[in-house]
Amino acid sequence: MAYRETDRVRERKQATRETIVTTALTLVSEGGFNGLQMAQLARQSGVATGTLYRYFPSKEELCTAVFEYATEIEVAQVQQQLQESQQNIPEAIANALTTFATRALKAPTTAWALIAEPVAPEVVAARLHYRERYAGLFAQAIADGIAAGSLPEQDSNLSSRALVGAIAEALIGPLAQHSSAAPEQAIAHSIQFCLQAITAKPYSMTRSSS
Amino acid sequence: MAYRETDRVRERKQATRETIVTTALTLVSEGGFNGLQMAQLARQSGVATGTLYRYFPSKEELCTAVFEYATEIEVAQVQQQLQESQQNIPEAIANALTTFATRALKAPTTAWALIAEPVAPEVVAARLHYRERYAGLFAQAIADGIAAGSLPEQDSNLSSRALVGAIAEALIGPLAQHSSAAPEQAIAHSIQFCLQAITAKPYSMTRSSS
DNA sequence: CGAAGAAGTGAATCATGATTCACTTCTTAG
DNA sequence: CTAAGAAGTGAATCATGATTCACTTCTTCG
Repeated sequence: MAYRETDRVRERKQATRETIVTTALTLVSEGGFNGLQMAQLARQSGVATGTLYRYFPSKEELCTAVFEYATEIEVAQVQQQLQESQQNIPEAIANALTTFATRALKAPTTAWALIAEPVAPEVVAARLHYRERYAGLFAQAIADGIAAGSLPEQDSNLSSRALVGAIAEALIGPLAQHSSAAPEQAIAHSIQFCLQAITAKPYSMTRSSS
Repeated sequence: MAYRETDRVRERKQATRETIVTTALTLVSEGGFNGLQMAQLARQSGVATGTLYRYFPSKEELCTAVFEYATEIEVAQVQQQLQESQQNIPEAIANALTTFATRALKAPTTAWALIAEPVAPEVVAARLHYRERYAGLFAQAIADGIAAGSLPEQDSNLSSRALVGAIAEALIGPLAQHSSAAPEQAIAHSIQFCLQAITAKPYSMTRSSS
């Protein structure tokens, strides 16, 4: 034999792979996973379409890789915010939500792609994993808050989901469209909304009907 | 001339058009607008593909019609709930949210398609209109509640959006996936979450950081 | 160098699915 | 009943975009 993969080559391939993934993420942030086209991705990545297939067996697997990459970034951001201000749980949650919302606002299509775009089964599986991690992060914070006495008794898992959901979806309207007023204000309001929800005493209905 | 459209024909065409739209909605509820295929739709509607084009100039316009049709149904449901129990605004909102959530739970893909699926520009325009109506409905209810003294002072428009968003998105997780526990419980919790948010006194942070 | 073994290329091929259109089958009114 | 005017049909055509592959260009190492 006369050829054996060397470090230099390994690094170059690694770099190419990263270029492909990050470029793909840029495209996803414009048109979602369904809008991602292999030819365009290849062009913008500076490689030939065939090369994409040297790195990923199919578009589906490429999408999964992009999904996981983007996901790691988002989760890390939120996790970092939650770890700061451990002393004041509500504040920590507020900061994490702000981070989450701000990032979503800046890249609404990306947020949507990660959260709800209908994609191939394989990618959905990755999303499931991602949501679990996310929910877990907030659930832990809420549980800590309850233990520390800074939050009232509640189902931390359900509140956690509602929290993320409230912020995520509540933002879609204000930004995706006419984005007339200041999105900043919308964020602040949504967070206020969430804090009230998790810090308030349960609301009891006078009477209920189905 | 020897042919002039008569009532009988007009009615039949009307019926066919409705069949196409309702059938299309069924398909959308399975795979979203992107999953809608003209050939399949024609087959299930009992007409030829060419016929679809006698009724709609393009798939895009067909989708818009489907969107508006589905939208009317959803808005009407929520509106009805809000009009009952005018006396007790929080309860009315809770009921409306329950309706919204329950329906979304039963048809998650439809809900997603109406709310966030990336679709053609024309359809997006219809969605914008729809969201406005929706938000307006809740905003009015909240404003009424403030006026009646049953809700504290707040920006009814922003709360309205957060409300719908919290329910809509918070539900996606629990149902789209492992749907382990009772989705009923998730709904109840989310609504409780929302009621606390709009009925509670604003939460004030000890100190804030960016 | 030179051969072996990859990695890279991009035009050609395939698959999918929207749209068209020449033709057939009603409907209507005289 | 018949001609005019639609409505309905579905195979053929087009457009789009993923995937393949025969070929070219590195890389490595004896």
